[in-house]
Amino acid sequence: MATIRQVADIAGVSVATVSRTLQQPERVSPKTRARVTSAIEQTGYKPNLMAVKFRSGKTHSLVVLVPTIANLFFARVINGMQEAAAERGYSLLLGNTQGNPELEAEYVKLVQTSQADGVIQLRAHNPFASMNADAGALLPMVNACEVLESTAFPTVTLDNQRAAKSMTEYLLSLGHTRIGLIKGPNSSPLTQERLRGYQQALASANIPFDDALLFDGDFTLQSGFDAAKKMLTQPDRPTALFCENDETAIGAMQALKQAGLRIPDDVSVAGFDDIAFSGYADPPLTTIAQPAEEFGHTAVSLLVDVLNGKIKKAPRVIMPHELVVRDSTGPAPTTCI
Amino acid sequence: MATIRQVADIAGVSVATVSRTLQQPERVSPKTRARVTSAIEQTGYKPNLMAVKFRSGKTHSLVVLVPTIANLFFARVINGMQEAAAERGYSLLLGNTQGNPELEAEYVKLVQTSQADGVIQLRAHNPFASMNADAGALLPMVNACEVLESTAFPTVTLDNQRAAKSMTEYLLSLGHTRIGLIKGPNSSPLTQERLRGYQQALASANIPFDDALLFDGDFTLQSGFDAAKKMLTQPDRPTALFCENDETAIGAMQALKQAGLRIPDDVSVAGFDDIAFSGYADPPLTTIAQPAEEFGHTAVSLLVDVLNGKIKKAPRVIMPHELVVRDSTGPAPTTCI
DNA sequence: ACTGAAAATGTAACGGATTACATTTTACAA
DNA sequence: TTGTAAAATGTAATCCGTTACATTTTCAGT
Repeated sequence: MATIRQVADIAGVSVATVSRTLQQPERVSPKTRARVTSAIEQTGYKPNLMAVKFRSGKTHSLVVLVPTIANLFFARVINGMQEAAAERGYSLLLGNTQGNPELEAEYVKLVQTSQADGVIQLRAHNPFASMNADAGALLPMVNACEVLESTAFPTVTLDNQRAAKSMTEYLLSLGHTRIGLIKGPNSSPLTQERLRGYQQALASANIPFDDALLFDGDFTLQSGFDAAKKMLTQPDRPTALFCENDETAIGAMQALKQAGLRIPDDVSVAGFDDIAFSGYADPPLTTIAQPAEEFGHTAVSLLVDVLNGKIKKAPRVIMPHELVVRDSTGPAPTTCI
Repeated sequence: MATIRQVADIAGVSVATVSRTLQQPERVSPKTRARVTSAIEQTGYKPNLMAVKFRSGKTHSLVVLVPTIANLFFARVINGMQEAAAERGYSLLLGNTQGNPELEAEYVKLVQTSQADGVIQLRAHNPFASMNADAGALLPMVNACEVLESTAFPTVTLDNQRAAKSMTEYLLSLGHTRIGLIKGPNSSPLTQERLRGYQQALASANIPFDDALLFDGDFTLQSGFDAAKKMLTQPDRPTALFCENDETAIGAMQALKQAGLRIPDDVSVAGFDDIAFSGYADPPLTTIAQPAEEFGHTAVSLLVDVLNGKIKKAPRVIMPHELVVRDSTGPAPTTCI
């Protein structure tokens, strides 16, 4: 690969002139500029951006910490980040953490070792275990999607509590009074927020909270399937099932259908996220739509602002959500089965 | 951030000693080593890896060109790459190309500008348009999943033709003679290979090929839905539908069910990829399973070998596939509807 | 205590691009 | 033609860690 020096030699100028031809062409006379340009073409010279980055101290790379990209909601968010990053001249370094704090720390180290400018966290598994207390405070990081109450970082999130509340209210409005909830992993703040929304809605409707209606899940299809199976073995089975994400809901529907139940006639099922598959589920899934790509855009935009020192206080951006009613929810059956 | 020189000053040694303490501790006396280590801790010194990479000329980053990560098969492949890359000390730079050759070229440029060591392409959209002819031949690149016959790059792929053939044979063995095929994008070599396998199986069974049975798709849920709708308007409708990926199949099933058809009683549907959702579709989808994570592992492993000069000839690794029979396929109906 | 080899440590060049500052060239006015 | 400011170009320092080579220290053997 040609270097700036070779180009300079061929053009018969100094390296400074070559650099200026590229950076501020108006500062170079047209004649020289032509010679340099020709030399650049001749050699196929491309500036070694490692050198540029090294010298400038800016890598223009952002680390994205994500538990797994085999999750369609995250995939959409990352697509959004990708777009926004590309627009701003940044690349994305993908850090699949599998929820493993050690791997997380490994990726955070990329920033500490000047290999990346900042970090975006998609799931706040345990953000503080992953970094030295001292470095933590200064780390250029934003939290997206899942947010610990305590973080001092800019965040972009949903009002998960309100969203879960409105879904629960919707189910209540259909006449359901026993509403099962399939949770996400308990370690996730998001799970707690959605649970709180669910409880709030029940409380407002004066329906006592029954924790026999709570089922553990981990946002996977399988866990939804398992949770629904478990639910079916219980006496006084719920007439509606609110799942904290769509994968879980789709897994649950499968288990319910296998058991011979009709959706929504016998049981209503609702999800959260509105992934593409939800519209093609059988029946199409009622869910909460989130602007996933926008999450990505906003997160990148916030982080870049932090990097450019445009942000003093850590803002908290709340993205809008929308209740998408499809066919998986319906009026509560008049007689309990 | 502390530099090696600051550490050296604090420890009262030269920068070389600090470097050696980190790289080859046995070459430094225990006493000095202790002083240096303490200075490192004191300052929280971490080597600036941009400097290291710049000097070594190795970035230990790999670019992954992927049309979209919102595709579960790709997501699994990328997860696999991630693992393999991490094991070998590499990071992944995600390049979402949206099938856009310009964006593709943009990412390939990362290698040409020494920001990445190599490229893995997941969809051979048009690999040669994206790079200068001269640079192309030397580019450290591997092709995964989709492969142009002509490439001179190491590849890891499936025998798509054989896989499609065996799926078609399986459908034939169920008594289907009119088998529809929902294709992927025509630009994709993979589409052609699978089509060829389909044709081959028909030919072996002495069934004339009818291109009214071919439907265009683009690997999305929506395109499967649309293709199936279109199919339904045709006279002499097929009794089986082979879709070139699972998303398409799931979309198609939705359209068929909406039209009142029962699967597999009225129409059999088969997919390709075996994404997680396929097992939870209604009915669970018959498909071809691919070792997605292994694709990722192998691709990274090949690329790293190329980078280390361990590979002379471009190998072509064929991964195994498996016919997964579930409930979406069954015997051909005796009377056509 | 002295020699010599081995061990420990230091010095400085290097990688490629940028840029402050220095120098040369150009162009125009007097 | 000369002087001068502006424009063009060049020189060399800089970013930070690595490492070949140079120098100093240590220590066993005598």
